[in-house]
Amino acid sequence: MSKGTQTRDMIIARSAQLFNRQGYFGSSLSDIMRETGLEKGGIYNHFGSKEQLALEAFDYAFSLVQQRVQAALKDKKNAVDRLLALIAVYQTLIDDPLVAGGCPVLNTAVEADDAQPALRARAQNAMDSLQAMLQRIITKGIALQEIRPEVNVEELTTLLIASIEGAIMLSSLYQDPKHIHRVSSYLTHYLETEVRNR
Amino acid sequence: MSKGTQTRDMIIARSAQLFNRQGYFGSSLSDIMRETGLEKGGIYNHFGSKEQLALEAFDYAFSLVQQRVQAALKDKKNAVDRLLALIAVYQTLIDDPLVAGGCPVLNTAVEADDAQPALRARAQNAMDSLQAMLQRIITKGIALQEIRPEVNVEELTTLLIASIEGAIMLSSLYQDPKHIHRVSSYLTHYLETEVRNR
Amino acid sequence: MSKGTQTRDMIIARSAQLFNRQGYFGSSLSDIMRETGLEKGGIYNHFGSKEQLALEAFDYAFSLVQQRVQAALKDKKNAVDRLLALIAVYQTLIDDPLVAGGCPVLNTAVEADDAQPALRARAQNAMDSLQAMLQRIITKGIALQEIRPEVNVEELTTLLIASIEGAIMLSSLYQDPKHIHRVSSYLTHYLETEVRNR
Amino acid sequence: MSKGTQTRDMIIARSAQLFNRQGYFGSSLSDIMRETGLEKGGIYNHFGSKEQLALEAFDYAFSLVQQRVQAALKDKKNAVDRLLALIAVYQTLIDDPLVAGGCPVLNTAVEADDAQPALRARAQNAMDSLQAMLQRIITKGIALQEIRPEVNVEELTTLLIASIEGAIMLSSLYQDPKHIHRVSSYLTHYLETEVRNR
DNA sequence: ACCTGCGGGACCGCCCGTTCGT
DNA sequence: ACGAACGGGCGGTCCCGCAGGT
Repeated sequence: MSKGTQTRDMIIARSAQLFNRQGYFGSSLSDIMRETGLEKGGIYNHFGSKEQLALEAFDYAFSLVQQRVQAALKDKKNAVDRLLALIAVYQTLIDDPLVAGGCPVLNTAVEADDAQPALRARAQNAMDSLQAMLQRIITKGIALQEIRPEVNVEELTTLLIASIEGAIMLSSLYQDPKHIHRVSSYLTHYLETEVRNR
Repeated sequence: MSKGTQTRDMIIARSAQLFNRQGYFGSSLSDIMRETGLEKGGIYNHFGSKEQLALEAFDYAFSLVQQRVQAALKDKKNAVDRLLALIAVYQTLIDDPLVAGGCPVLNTAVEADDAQPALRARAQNAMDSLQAMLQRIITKGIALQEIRPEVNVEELTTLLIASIEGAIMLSSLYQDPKHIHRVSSYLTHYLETEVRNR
Repeated sequence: MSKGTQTRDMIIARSAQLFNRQGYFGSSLSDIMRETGLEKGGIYNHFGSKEQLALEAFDYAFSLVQQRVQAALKDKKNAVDRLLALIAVYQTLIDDPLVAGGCPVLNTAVEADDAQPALRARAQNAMDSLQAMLQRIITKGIALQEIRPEVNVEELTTLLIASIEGAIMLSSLYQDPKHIHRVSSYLTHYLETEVRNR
Repeated sequence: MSKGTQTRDMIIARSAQLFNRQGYFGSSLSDIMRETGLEKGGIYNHFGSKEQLALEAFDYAFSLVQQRVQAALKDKKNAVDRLLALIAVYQTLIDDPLVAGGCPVLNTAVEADDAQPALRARAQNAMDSLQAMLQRIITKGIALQEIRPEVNVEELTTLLIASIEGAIMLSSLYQDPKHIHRVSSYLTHYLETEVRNR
């Protein structure tokens, strides 16, 4: 791996932390310079604009989450177990953060308004893939009779994502993991008693 | 009401819209000037800084939500009915927005990091009062045997807030109310079947 | 006249000198700040961009030349005398400069390439009005039999402008007025012997 | 010819086009990179600075003009015919450009102010050799009785250069060759009727 | 009492010309 | 000949104070 690529990756990794903590607007190039130890020219050798860097940093942050999810799902076969593992992963985003500042998708979704269409599209894509994964697990679980047939796939998908993301927001706001723990606890109980086919 | 107070209120109302749509960092004084039709001096007559204006604008935006909640709860006596009414109000934040841009508490909670302690404190206070209201309704509902005694007050409170705010985020991200509708539908069913005492 | 307008005019006057000496690209905002004694914010209160300032500065510089021309033509009735007066005025642009750096129209015409369409259009307009003035004088002179009927209006117009502007370029390049004096001398002799109707 | 020398010459040739079209300030190293297909390092291998490249590019551009002049004068013996040939060559700078963007000497003379002494000196040298050539032709023509003895050598030299350069400026400004054609037409007639000894 | 508009100055994102190790 | 890094300068915008006018 070349020196340049190493530097480039370092910039992305450090910036991703910054953007997730302070937001895209809230992070200046000076912040990025300080965090990376590079001068402006050194950064602009690798990225044509701050926005391009932001897009790549978001992709990187989301990919970190995805990797942790993949690892957690690897040895889980049962659909409900897979959902529980996914919930657990999101809980670790607070308890043992990959990227400080909460969930990158949530943060970006809230910050990216109509004036940041590229960033918003990135957040939508990330959310799309998250939703698709959940729907796949649930649908397959129904087919395999691991999940009760009367479960509404889309409603459950949305409930899981919404309640988890909302809980992450609460725990970030109060800097207290109890909110994500409570929601995790509720969802776990719900999945076991109302969703799992026994 | 004096001319000055009128102007001041107008600035707050217009800025609240701006801040909720574009965020605190994303809204410049020039934006506020354009939106209010005033010059910079005119704005700084009423507010010592952009931050002070932001704080008051947040309070205003949250008070609008609170008012709508109060109005919806006014003629509801039963605890579960009150919870359902509250859910319905938050649904209208998307369907019929008081302030464009989603939920001000959510937006502010996500944007306000450690570098914006004042704004963060405002968001926490708002969230505190929301939680307190829910806990009061639920606790009273249990006492009056409108709500089942085994319901965990804090868990239900957090679930309701988290799932609603998360759903608002989803609907804002996709500009599609279906997410808040799905969550609203789930929560309604849940409250009726698992929470309400029959 | 308000304070702001005074400042605005001062910026234009000082910038016009700068642009005429160093060109549009060659003059930075720092140069303008030094020359005007204002900070950037003070300058940008009056002009939305450096380009807008450049356009107004060019108009100002050209208007100074125009005024001197008008003053010189005021008491000249005969067409040839008017042409001679105009030549004399352009000679004074070197001997007693209104704006240091030669002829603003020449400078702008040479600097403004396809990438500066607005500036180029300004230079064309200025040149248009100069050509139109000359053609008017000559045409009227022919009609009044002050100028020989066989004179080719367009050719004489172009010759006068081209040779004067070219001579200004030479005198600027060498910082020596002899070139404009030589051309002035030639043109004077030519107008008296070949153009004036006797 | 070595690879390095080839590259070096290519850089000069491409840069000369660029500088003549956009000026020295108006052409950035990025422009030169794009035009040459080289990276910055590749350019700085051959030239110690942008200014040094500019000087060599100017010399190159002027040498192209000189070559065309030499070729046109080669088979002309009579002094007036030589002057006419020279006028024709400058006309072709517009009609059939060697280097897009007009006359390099004119462009450089106008752009190079006191802050660019080296470039200005180059332009002066070029103009010196042009003047010297004209004076040589005229003086020799007088001696050989091809040109009338009463012709003022310096005045004619300056007139020819000034009017031609001025006309090139006009034709460049309007992107219309008619101005150089008119002046060429005038000068031709003038040389035949007032200068040539019959 | 209220608002305007001017001016300040720090900072923004970005591009410049340059150097140097490979 | 490249490409990484530099560091300062670019044009431009930011938020803010203050004098002045109505």
